[in-house]
Amino acid sequence: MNRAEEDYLKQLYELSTNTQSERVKTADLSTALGHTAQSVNEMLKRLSDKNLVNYTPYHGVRLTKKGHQNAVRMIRAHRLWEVFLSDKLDLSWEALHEEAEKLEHATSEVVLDKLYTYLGKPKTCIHGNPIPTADGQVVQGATLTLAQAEPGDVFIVRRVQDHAPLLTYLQARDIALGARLSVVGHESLGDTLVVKHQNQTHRLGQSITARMFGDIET
Amino acid sequence: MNRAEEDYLKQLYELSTNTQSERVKTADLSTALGHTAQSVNEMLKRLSDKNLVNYTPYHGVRLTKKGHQNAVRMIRAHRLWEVFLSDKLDLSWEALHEEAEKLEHATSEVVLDKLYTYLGKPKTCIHGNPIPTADGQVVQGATLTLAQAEPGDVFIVRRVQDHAPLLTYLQARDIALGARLSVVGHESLGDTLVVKHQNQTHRLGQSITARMFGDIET
DNA sequence: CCTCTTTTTATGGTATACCTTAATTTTTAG
DNA sequence: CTAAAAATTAAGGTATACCATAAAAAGAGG
Ligand SMILES: [Mn+2]
Ligand SMILES: [Mn+2]
Ligand SMILES: [Mn+2]
Ligand SMILES: [Mn+2]
Repeated sequence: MNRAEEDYLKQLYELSTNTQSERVKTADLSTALGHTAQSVNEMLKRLSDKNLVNYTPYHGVRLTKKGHQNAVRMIRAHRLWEVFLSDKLDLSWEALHEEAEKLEHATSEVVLDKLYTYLGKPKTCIHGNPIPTADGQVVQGATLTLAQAEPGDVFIVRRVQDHAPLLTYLQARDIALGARLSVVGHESLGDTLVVKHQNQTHRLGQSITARMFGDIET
Repeated sequence: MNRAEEDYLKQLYELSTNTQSERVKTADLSTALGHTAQSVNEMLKRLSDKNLVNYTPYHGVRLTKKGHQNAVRMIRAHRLWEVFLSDKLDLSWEALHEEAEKLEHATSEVVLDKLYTYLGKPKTCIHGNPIPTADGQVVQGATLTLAQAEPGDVFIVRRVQDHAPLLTYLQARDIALGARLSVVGHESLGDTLVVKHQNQTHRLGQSITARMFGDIET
């Protein structure tokens, strides 16, 4: 396997986890990876030939057992490297993801296991996302999105998607894991959510609120 | 730059350092990388177009300033990762090299600098080879090879080339850095060097003795 | 059932990085 | 000076991984 294939599997896993559906639409993969539908189709056929995905034209793709295992391994590598880069090298929150994106493809099973032990068997990455165990178990993190919060709620940030622009955005506004956001209300016919955090008011769009997960304070 | 190009530059640097000559012969690159002369020629033309090497057909290749800088950066990355893998993850001596071979291509400048500090600014890798500084300075290691030692000499191993089969060979025979080898004599018309180490006699060929560097005990 | 939209396929193209076989050119050594 | 050896170039191929443009097929809604 190479970087392109590994990134496809990882992206497939993430899309099917995020949308909570087994089958992923080619168009969504296309958007997520930034490749044309044509390129995605070509790659899916190759992945299908290698028995990494189950591709039924017009009905979406699904990871096979083998594809799933590989996807989970990549995610494990990615998140472990993020922990290393943050805990040991003190790399900034937004830089982490891009670096891990490269390192994840250059890591053997042995190194991964040793790294896991060395880091103290962490359970989540720096963005709050669960680190799969060596045997592929993944603990489900928070599933409630900020987009689902209602005016009056206090939303506690538990995990955010590894999306570079999102990380930069949050970092700049001091919104980290554990942040308490008071939901003030909606604007722009519901497209925008207005929240307060540390005496600051933020207007957050769907591409932000749908990527942040947490709990409503009770 | 990508992995192929980076490996060419690194190999060029190593060949010109090992042979102590500016210009590297295409045939030697071909052997070192395990590619055909044709492929090497094609790549050298590409590297030349990118101003990374200075290639004069029939007269060898030389790294340009830009090529040299990149080569040294790769070597720095390689050796720092080796230190990390050994010191922090406790990876075995022979496994180090192969893992670092992958990681070196997935490391940004920032990570490299942080890693360097984190590891305590090491001066050499686990095989005794010098780690270039961030500004490209390389301290010259031992240059006397075991092949040059004479019967009666006691040779102290200071550094060995990062050559997977060599590392495996030495590891299996407990010959590590600092080992004291008593040179007993020559065999096979000088092709083989006979040495004693910890009550064991070893018959070492050119591909081993020319890759081990150290001092003669005085 | 039919149209519209989405998805897929068909073609042809690019760049990288390898390969083989066979000239051709240059160097080198006698 | 010349023949042999070494190095390079030529020509054609493979696989990967992307692209664009256009046609065809399938699904979805009314
Ligand atoms: Mn990646
Ligand atoms: Mn993360
Ligand atoms: Mn390498
Ligand atoms: Mn080394």
